[in-house]
Amino acid sequence: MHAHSSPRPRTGSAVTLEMVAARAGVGRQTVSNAINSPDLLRPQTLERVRRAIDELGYRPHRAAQALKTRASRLIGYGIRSSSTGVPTPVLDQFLHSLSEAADRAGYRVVLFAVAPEDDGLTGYQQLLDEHGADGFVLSGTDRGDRRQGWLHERGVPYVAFGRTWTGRDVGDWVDVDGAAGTSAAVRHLAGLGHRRIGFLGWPKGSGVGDDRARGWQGAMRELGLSTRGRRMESADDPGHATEAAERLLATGATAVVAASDTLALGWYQALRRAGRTPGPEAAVIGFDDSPIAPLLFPSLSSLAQPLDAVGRACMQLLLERLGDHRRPIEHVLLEPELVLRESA
Amino acid sequence: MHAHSSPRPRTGSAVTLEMVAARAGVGRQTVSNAINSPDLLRPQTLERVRRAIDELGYRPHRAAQALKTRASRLIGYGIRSSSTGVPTPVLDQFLHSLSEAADRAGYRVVLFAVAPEDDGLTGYQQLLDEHGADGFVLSGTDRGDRRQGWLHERGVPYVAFGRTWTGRDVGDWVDVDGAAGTSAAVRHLAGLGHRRIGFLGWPKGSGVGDDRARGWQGAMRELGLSTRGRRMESADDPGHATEAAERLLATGATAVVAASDTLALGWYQALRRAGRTPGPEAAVIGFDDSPIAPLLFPSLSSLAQPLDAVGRACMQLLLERLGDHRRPIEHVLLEPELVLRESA
DNA sequence: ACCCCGTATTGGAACGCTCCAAACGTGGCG
DNA sequence: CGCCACGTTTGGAGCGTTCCAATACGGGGT
Repeated sequence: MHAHSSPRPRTGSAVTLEMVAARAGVGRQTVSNAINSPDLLRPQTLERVRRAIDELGYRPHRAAQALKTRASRLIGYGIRSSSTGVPTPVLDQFLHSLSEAADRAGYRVVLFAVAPEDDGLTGYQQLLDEHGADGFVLSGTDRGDRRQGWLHERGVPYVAFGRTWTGRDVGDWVDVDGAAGTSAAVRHLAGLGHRRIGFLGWPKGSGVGDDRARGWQGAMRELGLSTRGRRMESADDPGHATEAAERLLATGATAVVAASDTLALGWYQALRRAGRTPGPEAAVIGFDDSPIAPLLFPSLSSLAQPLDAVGRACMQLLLERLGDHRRPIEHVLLEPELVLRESA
Repeated sequence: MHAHSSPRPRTGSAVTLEMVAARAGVGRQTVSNAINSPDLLRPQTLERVRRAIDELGYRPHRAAQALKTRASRLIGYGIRSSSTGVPTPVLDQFLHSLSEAADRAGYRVVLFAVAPEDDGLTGYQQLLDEHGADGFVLSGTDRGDRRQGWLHERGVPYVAFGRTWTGRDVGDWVDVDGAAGTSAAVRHLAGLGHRRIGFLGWPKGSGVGDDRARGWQGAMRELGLSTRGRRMESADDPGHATEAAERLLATGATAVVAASDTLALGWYQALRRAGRTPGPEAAVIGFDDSPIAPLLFPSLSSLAQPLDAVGRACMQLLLERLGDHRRPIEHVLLEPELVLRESA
């Protein structure tokens, strides 16, 4: 006998523990236990409570939980202004995988804007005070970044996407192994028969850039190839990159590994000026696999950062630390993937 | 006489209303009023309470507020998986400006992952139930999008970035005026002396694409220029775009407005095959001003979506609706900015 | 001097949840 | 037969805030 009343869970209403308890004919706390410590209940009771929960479409109210337990199940992410020139690393995919991993664990990612001039510490403070954020995910961590130390002092769990390159790391991080990437690129080019493989990088001093240069250099050495005069530096813009690429071309390089897709574009342009075009005779592999890579003529081979995996790993590390504040610091280094297209 | 105790606000601690009240020598509620209805207090009392708040670094605990007032000051944003081919529109800048605007108003943006197959309605439901989200920001709204209707039925405030193109709009939205953009592009090209200005667009049927086509057509008509045979359609990938561009070139077009930067790239490639290069004789203006635009040779003029303004407008509309659920539906249409570079 | 009223301020109660200590069987054991 | 122990279940208390009704305080009118 189907009643007229809708069988599906009532939506949007505020179903409370008490209502579920009444429906299941048990006490308030029993329902709470059914959710948080099911093993405390007699199987029969558990079943009854579970049915009531489903029928009413009950979902615990996080604010009430947070108030009592002092755990908000909120993870903060300070989103920097990208209008300061350099666009933040391909943020959306990272944020998506971060969110997804968080959701699966019953957490949520909360954004807050961080002004570029400000260290953004006040933003972190605010989220901590007002929402009682359980932890933070950082990205775009520089050498001089004060955030790590600040959070560490206060015993706030966090995980960084990116190393600090300061040697002494005070917290967990996940990063992409740039050296492994450029190293793989060199080996691939060598396998194609190239011997004079150059490197187009940023000026020394940036952790990320130096790391990528190191991978190139290491692989060249292992293969017994000379690196002398094969490394050129340039700021990350097409103009400078073109000049640097021309210098590299002048040394007789037949292939190049670039620290970024933008720099790789310099190689394209240098070749064009010389009436040539990227390909088997003048190969190039970029870094980051930005959206432009497949659009170029010829399309650009590039090292893709495994942003999905990075997001998942960040969240996993963070959740583990939330579970145990004094577990040993952990690092995760993920290898970029060499996406082969026409340019190499 | 400076005591040894630090003068700066204690950080990370849990300062409560009660503590502030004790410090200021007033009742609990008076402190609450000092924050929420300052005009109720005697100026002198207000001043005293304010000092206490500053000294202790007090910040209201949102979870407690939410529990009592049923307003979480949380705005949900369902972030879709971008791995489904089409990358979501330049998300990071939008999210940043959204966050910033929200923060300024005392709100925060909460992310949740939306699986591509799923309509993501469960995600919205969850955030509503568990966190009592006050409203939502949607983006990537399609014609068949069920989210608007779903939210509307439940009386949940929301604002969409993007029109539904279904004629009957049930809620607020903010969008970029594609027609105004392409129209401005045409006028600019005409000002440069071009008469045979083509349009490189997507197949008819997509709201966004048709809108951009309409702008081109309208401006052409106003200028007394013929559009016959000047409109070519292509999927949004370089291969197809090149073919379409070649057809356009064959009609004798000297300039083209493209519905996307990817399509504009087709023009580059078509010219290259003909041994030519974009410029005064073969101008092109793209759409979206993607990061590739300044990197191309020659650099690509393009219509930039004012994402900062869009984010701000979204939040403003949403906040206004939060303030008054039954205010009339409002739409905001923002003009893209023509960013001129070498290609036109 | 007294009462009344508006302004300023106050503490109890409640939001929905979990911690805690206590209550409730129920069966084994002395 | 009574008592204790253990496995389950229960309601009170309180997290920090705001709503609400009540109180305290003055100052004017009578």
